[in-house]
Amino acid sequence: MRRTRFDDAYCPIARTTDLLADWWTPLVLRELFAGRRRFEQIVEALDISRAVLTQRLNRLIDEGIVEKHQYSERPVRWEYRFTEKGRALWPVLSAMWRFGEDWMFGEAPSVELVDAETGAAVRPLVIDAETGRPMDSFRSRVRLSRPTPVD
Amino acid sequence: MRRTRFDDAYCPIARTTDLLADWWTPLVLRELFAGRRRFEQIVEALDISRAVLTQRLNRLIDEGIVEKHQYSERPVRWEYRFTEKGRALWPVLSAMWRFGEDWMFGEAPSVELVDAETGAAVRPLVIDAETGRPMDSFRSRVRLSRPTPVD
DNA sequence: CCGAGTGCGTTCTATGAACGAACGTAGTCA
DNA sequence: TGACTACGTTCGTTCATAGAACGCACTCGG
Repeated sequence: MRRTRFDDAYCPIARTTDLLADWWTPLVLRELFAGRRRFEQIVEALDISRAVLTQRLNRLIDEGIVEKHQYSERPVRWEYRFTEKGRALWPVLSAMWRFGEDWMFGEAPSVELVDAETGAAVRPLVIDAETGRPMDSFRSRVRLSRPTPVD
Repeated sequence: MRRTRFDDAYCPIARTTDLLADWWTPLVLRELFAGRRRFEQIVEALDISRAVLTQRLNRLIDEGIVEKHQYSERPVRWEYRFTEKGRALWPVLSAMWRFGEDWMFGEAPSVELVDAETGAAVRPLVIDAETGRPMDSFRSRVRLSRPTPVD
């Protein structure tokens, strides 16, 4: 069966899930954030099936996350660049990085987040912009304002 | 073919992806964060296949995200509660909520994040804990310190 | 004591999706 | 001319998902 789509749900978490909570997509985004913009670079870095990468990139294009940009006339060559919307996913990937770093490792991970200029380590933290307090599942919660399931 | 596993990757994003970037898992977590702790409640709220919910909850138990807690002797009844590690996923879900809210909606979403006590709206923001600056894909980036692909 | 209801899964079948390898294509370079 | 590069597409096998039906232990009302 085809999987259930969440892209029309009335919940931001559901729509974001529909977009990036599938196999490979977050890692494709990681590669793009790491500066790899070409198809073959990503295939090589991730050891991903070309068919799957094609499908994922097309999905990201359809959603307005990346766009195809021609960087060579002859031969015709394209690279994939983030749109503004795509760059807005960086905080989400960052939060995933932080969780993984804090809870999924004993040893030190080999993928780090660093300041682009100084090279200093960066530690993502999710706060409430109103109060400045770190997000805490005891202090904040999901409220469903419509009775709709999923949505 | 079975899908490629990322749980032994040396990248925090990859390990977190392995954990929650699959179909349904983020929505199951959303329901748990919204206060639904029982199997039947989640089935009803999400309209999810029982088989899939069973598989997802068992995975979350194996990973130490939730634990099964008996709340009734006769009849034997269980509910699913977050561990400390599970509550640490709240910032990740929050960041997903914020992205969805900012970029995936024209109208207002029906799922909101509120302060548990005051009921005031909460706006998650991902910052660098060192500098206090919002995470920005121009100012920070992924650095791969080992040559390993994926990992 | 019987039959319906509840809560929580398991089993079953079909249909998709993912994987990996091979193939195609358009151009470059020696 | 033949090898190589960068990007995909096609194909067959295997796995996951959806949805419905079934199972089971217990409770409750009559």
